[in-house]
Amino acid sequence: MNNLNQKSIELQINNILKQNGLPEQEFFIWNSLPFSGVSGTSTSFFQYAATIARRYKNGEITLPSLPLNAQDISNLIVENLDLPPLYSNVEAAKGYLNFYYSQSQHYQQVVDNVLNQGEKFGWGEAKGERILVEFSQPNTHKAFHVGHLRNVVIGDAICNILEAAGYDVVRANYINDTGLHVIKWLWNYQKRHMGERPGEDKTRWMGDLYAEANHKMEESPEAEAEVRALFTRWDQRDEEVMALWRESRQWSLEGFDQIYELLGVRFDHIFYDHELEKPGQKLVEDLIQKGIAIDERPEGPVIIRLDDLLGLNKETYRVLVILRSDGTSLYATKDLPLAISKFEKFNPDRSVYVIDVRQSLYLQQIYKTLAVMGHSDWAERCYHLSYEIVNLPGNVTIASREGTVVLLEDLVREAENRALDVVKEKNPELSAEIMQNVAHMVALGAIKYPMLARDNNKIVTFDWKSALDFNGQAAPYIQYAHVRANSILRRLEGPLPESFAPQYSMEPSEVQLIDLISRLPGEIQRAAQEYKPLHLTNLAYELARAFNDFYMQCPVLKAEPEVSSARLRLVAAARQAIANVLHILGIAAPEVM
RNA sequence: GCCCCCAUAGCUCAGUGGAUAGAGCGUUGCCCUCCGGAGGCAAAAACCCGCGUUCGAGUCGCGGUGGGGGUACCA
Repeated sequence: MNNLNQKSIELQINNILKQNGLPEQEFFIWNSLPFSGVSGTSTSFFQYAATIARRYKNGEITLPSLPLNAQDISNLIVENLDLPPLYSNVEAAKGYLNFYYSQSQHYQQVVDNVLNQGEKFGWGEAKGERILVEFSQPNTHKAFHVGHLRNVVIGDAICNILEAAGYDVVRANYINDTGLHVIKWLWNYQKRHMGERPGEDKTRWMGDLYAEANHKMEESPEAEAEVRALFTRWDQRDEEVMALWRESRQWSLEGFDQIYELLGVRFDHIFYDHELEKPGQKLVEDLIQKGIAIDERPEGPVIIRLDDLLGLNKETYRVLVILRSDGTSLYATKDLPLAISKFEKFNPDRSVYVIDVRQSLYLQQIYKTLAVMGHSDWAERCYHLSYEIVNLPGNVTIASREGTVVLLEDLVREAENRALDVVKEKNPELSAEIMQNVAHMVALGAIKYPMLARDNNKIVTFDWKSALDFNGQAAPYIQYAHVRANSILRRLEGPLPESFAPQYSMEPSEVQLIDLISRLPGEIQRAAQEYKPLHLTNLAYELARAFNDFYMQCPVLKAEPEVSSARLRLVAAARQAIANVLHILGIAAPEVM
């Protein structure tokens, strides 16, 4: 919408330049005006002026009259420009051309657009491109802690963002239900817990037994041999081991379902480790046959010397181990068939891996191996969406082996208790059921927001105090703005006023709010392009702040009829924009709180 | 050794090569006869160092310093 107006201005500017014997500007960069309380669009003339000056100096052009600086050229434009109706004013200041919107036109354009599009306001046109996003990747037989949470929260938000931006998204999970960690768990269960079953909180119990397994292994020297032996029985599909594996695996899967439901996350397809183990081992044989992999068994493992294969002298991709010397499988054994399977099943234009930064080299090795195998087209479509880990205060790494974990269940329970206390205090007349509901929405928002509101490559430090602090720059603040907007609209009797162009002079806080609402579609595209939910947490917070400011300064229901009608529509648009951006971030927008 | 990431206010973080570097927490002082105070207003307070590229650098490049991570049979 604004692009059309900008294009028409660009045309005019170039016409004026041409008429004055000046070269045309090839491209324009438009930005929002950086002044608060006004809205408009602005383009810099420094770039252009500098180019002109350089070409003049080089004798490429002759200038019609001298001296001619950025300010002179800007003035020339301002004097000769025929402003489109959306704008009320244009000025040349400090090398910029600033176009101010006509408040009433801009208001109407933005607000009507939001209210017409409703829940789809901000959504982009379908791009006809499919993106598969793999995220979460939990290990069965292990705990689920706040470190894992960041992956799920980022992955889910990225899927929503890509969808909103216009992509066709496949949400994929990859559950690691085999491997050494599982065998350790089975070993411990057989030795110490045979016949026991998990309670209500299945994942915690599985994690406790896993941590215990690690401790016991450190204590007893014969344990490692026993675990090895068990792994071999597993590999030979020993029926007793398999039966126990199937049962215990199911406990973990049910626990994960509880967690995903709690978080409001869904998947379109789940890949399982065990389905890929045998194909992986077969693929390894294949790679040995083709001379890509080197079989060092039994003394060593099966490896791929990537740098040698690629003819690189400097160590870059190093060596990838794809099978243990005893023939049992590694991550890489299964990640290769997994990568292939994704393309065969879904043929995505992009295959995204949401995995923490520590696996960067490993993933580059996997992608390169795909290329070496002759699938360079697939390799090029793979993308590692890397993010930094969640640490505990003092830069302590969360480790499920050590048991230095903050479990998701504990975090959610604490946050819900805290939120419930606040709801009871703030809004005692709500029913118990609604209170519980609100507490849940607030708690989860508060937990998710900090995981999204810092850049992907920044370490998040988890501490209880700030996790349970609902004040300030946090999800509850944004949710509260939504509730306030909602409570105004609830008092409205009858339908929302019809669209119109208000003639009163708007307050700066109104103009600011309109401006921020209008940015949502662009920020969704940017967040999708850069894989950064951060852009949307920023906008969500700014929207909430602008709304609270507006709420403070501008009476809605008690204002003059024209003003009141205009503000009611603006409140409805703000509520919609806040709800939409929260929804994309995977955070609920409560009606009351 | 080689590779990657980080460094902005006391703390936690924003900051499309562009106009006066913004928030939250904490500190200090204010604002409910007013649509919900989980709110608002105000004050003090910052770009690790050096050299470059550029009309213009917190942002880009190179070199330091400090911290974190990765680097053949963990995941």
